[in-house]
Parts: sequence; C-alpha cells; structure tokens
Amino acid sequence: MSVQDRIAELRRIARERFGWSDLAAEQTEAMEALLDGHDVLVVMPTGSGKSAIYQVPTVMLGGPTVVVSPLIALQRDQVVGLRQSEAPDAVAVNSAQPRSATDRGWRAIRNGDAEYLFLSPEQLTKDSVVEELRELGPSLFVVDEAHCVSAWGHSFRPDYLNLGEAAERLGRPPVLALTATAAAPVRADIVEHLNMREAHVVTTGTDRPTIHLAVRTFTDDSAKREAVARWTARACAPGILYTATRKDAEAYAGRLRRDGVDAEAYHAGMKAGDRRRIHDGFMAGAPAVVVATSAFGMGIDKPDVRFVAHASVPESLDSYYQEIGRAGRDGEPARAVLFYRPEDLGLQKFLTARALDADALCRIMTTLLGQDAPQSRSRTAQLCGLSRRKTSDLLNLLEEAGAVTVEGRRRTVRALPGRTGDEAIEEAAQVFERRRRVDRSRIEMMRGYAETPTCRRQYLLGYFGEQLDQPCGRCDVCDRDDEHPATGTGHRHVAAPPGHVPYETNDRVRHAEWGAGTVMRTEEDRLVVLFEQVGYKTLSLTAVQEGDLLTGT
DNA sequence: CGAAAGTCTACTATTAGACTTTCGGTGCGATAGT
Repeated sequence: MSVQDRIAELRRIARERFGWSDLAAEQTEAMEALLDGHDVLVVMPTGSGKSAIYQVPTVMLGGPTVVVSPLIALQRDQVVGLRQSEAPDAVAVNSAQPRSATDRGWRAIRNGDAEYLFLSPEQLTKDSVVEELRELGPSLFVVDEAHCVSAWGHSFRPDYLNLGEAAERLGRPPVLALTATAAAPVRADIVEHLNMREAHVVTTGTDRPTIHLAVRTFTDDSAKREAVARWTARACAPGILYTATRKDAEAYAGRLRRDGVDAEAYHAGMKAGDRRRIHDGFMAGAPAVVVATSAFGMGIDKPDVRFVAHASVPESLDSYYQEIGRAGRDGEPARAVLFYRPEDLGLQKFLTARALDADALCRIMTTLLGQDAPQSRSRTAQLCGLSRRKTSDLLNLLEEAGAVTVEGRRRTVRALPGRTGDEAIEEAAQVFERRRRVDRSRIEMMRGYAETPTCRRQYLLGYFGEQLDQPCGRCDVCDRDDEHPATGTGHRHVAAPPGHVPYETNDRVRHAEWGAGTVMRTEEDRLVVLFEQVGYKTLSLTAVQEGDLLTGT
C-alpha cells in the first residue's frame, strides 16, 4: 500500500468508525511511524486527539492493543468511550471489578470481540497476565500519561519502571508513549524505562496561548491565605484551586463555602464515594470550584475550566504545567495564577528529596548477599524488618545501580555477584544523590518561574525546550510592561540580537565539573543548562566565556 | 524545610515565651469484615 493510500485509509477509518472528520498532520505522522513498526513518543496537549494515534491504527493492524493507564477511573472512561463509538470494543483488567468481568474481558479479547485492553502497570507484574498477552501477540503497546513513568516510577509506583521489560516479555510490539507535557529529562526517562528504540518523537507546540499566566508573591503566610481566598471567591468559575496539603484543601474549601462559593475539597484521604461525587459534579457544573491536592485532575477533560489557581507551589514546572493545562480547553481565555511564597518550596523539598536511609539500604544488601536463592520483594521486606514500600524503593535504587537484578518469572530479586555490599551501597547512594540533585534543580526551576523578571511564557516554554521569540503579552510581567512603557523596563525581556549569545536552545555542551548537558534557555547575560548528573544550572554568560567553562560537543 | 501542635519553664494565678515533636502527596492490589 502506498503512503498516500495508507493515510487515506487511516482517515477513512477515523471518519467512519470514530466520527472524526479530520486528522491533524501530527496524528497521521505518529500513526504512520507506528504502522512502520517504530516506537513513538507523542507530546501533545490533552484534547488534541492523542488517543486517536493508537485507536485508528489498531483497526488496521487487527491485533489487540495493550494500553497502560495509571488510574482505574481513567480506564473506565476510555472503555465507555470506545463502546459508544463504531470502533472495536474495549475491556479493562483490574482489581476494582469482579473476577467475572475480568474473565469476560479476556474472553472478548481472545475471541476478537474487543481489540483494546486497558490495564495498570501493576497488572503487568503478574505472570498470568503477561503469559496471556504473549499468546495473544499484541500489535501495539501503549503507555498513556507516560510522564507517570518519570514522576511516579522512581518511588511511588515502581512498577512503572518495569514496563520496558514487560513489553519485551509480551513480544515487543511497537511502543507508543503519550503525554501532554514532558521536559527533556522526563522524555529521557520515558525513553529509557520503556526501552524505546530510536523513538520517533512527535510533538505539537506545548504552548496554550489562551491561558493568562500570573504570579503573586507574598512573604507573610496569613496574607497569602487571605489573598488566595479572596481571589478565588471572585474569580470566574468553574475553576480549580490546588493546595499542597489535604488540610489546606479542607481549610480553603470551608472558607470559600462560608463566603458563599460553591466549593468542595478533594484529596486522596477522602472516601471513594465522595471523591466520585465531587469529580462527576464538577464535570457537570456543581461544585463550581474544587479545592484539591494533586490527586485531582488526571482525566478531567472539562472544556470550560476558567481558572487554575495554586495556593502553593507544586514540586516542578512539569506538574505545574500539567495542572494549569486543565484550564481553557475550549480555547476561550482562562487564567493561571500562582500564589507564591518562597518558604513553600521547603515542603516540596521535603516531599521530593527525603534523605536516604543508609541503614536500611545496608540491611537489604546484607540480607540479599546472604541468600542462596532469589527472593520476592515482600519476603525481602520481611527478612529486613522494613515496610514493603521502603524495600521496594531501595531495591529499585539498587537495581538502577546495577547491584541487584530482578528476575523474570516471579520478579524475584538477587544480588549480583562480583561486588561487595559496601560497593553496592556506595553506588546506590550515588544514584540516589544524582536523582536528588536533579529533583532539587527542578524545584529551583519552579522558583525561577515564580521569580523571573521576564515573560513567564518564555520561561515556561523554554523549560520544555521550546523557544518563544517575543514576549507573550498574556502574562503579568508583560501586562506590567504594557502599563508602564515609559519606565524603560520594557527592554528587559527583548530577545538578545542574533549572534550575541553564542549558544542556542538544545545545543549539547560539556562543563568541566558538571559533565554533559543541554542548553535549555538563553538570555542576554546568562543561560540555563540541564546537566545529566546535576540537573538544571543557571550560568552567567560572562563567567562562561571568561572562564571557558563550556565546550560544545 | 517550615508550620502547627505539644511540652516545659518560670514563677506565682493566669500566661508568655522557649523549646521539642510531629507532620506533610500521588494509587495500585490484596485482604478482612459486613
């Protein structure tokens, strides 16, 4: 089939089976790459038809498509969506449904009555699931919300790091990773842990131009709280107010209700029933405002969210952009306001970079070295007298450090020979230290956004590796400069004349001390470089040039 | 890292201030009890 014929066929399927009158160039580009057997990483805003990229080719390929999805609620939505179309049926396999439903699902897939199978990464750690899938010979392996690999894999949901291995075990079909936002280190994490080969990257711009960006800075905590409550009460609903803690979510929701706002709190400590009620209610129009921790949002595809406010900074610009991206999906103007207090960064430092428990690490290593046979993770936890969670975290660390291997069948762990416990612990500590530095530097980039004297959108897009040549005109910094053009501050964020800065975004460079890195953004007098070993660093251009600090590679 | 709650001290009646401790986010799956 010629390229033109194949694209025509994709369009026909999209139209007749899914009811989509057209496909964007990026969509067909990604579909083509998949059909040619390539691995593909797609970075496109939610609502731009990411799901189509696997849904349409599945019809042509015919084999079942495995879709890894982080939340059971999300799986359910997708299954329902597909059932309502003329497209092939979909099923989900998870622990939240009765055994009989799961059995029915497997039967439907085996008989070819359903072509899409949704499951969590945890399901793919079960031999029975992998065996079953291998016999079926899936034609595509899709990881939805792929930034979770990077955001959660390293500690919260470690099974995300084993998806690459799972894909191998079930026959290694082409791998498709989908996400709305992914800065360079996140993309690298995804490609690495999904074992993607020469991943074809397809991306539309990250920018969401109709979202107005603003930051309001405070030194006093109570003044900030008051401002958050007042601003939110007056803001044009519907909207989401993000808080850093559950307690704050409850407190703000209570305050807003007393002020006559139809607001509800939402966080993971609430009963499942209440969470569902508030989620569904918000989608339908009431409550008008949800005050939530980061638990709220994935799967919220509500077109008319008019604001996303943050009562406190999240842990990275990746999360921040993910969260504000839920505003203004209808293309109408929306606002993103960050209520910023430098001290709030402390909580994020605590949450992302707690200290390494060297003692526990030592215990695990000693225990494993003393075992003749490989052990299961939970057995290891038992032997060491540690929680499963902690054991799993540390085992991942040891695995990344190459001191421990996780073996197929029952995913048992075993210490690799040829290394003493001390060496292994030392190397694991280094891996941990590197990750911590990178996490810290990401928090620093969050600080950078909040404190930048230049256009916010230029800063934000620069973080995601995209250059915006002119100030955006739709952020608080640009607004200020428009209001006071005579003060002469307007020149601050005019891009440097071409040739003035000898580096460009995405240039590969090497620093004598920090090693290899990528230029993420350039300003008149400084540049931000993402180093693989130490994370983001802001360098003064004069220092770089005078000290001859960077060499091109 | 920082906020809030808890405890102690001084020193003399009701509380102010210093010091210490605790707590803080995201979900899967499996299991026990209605």
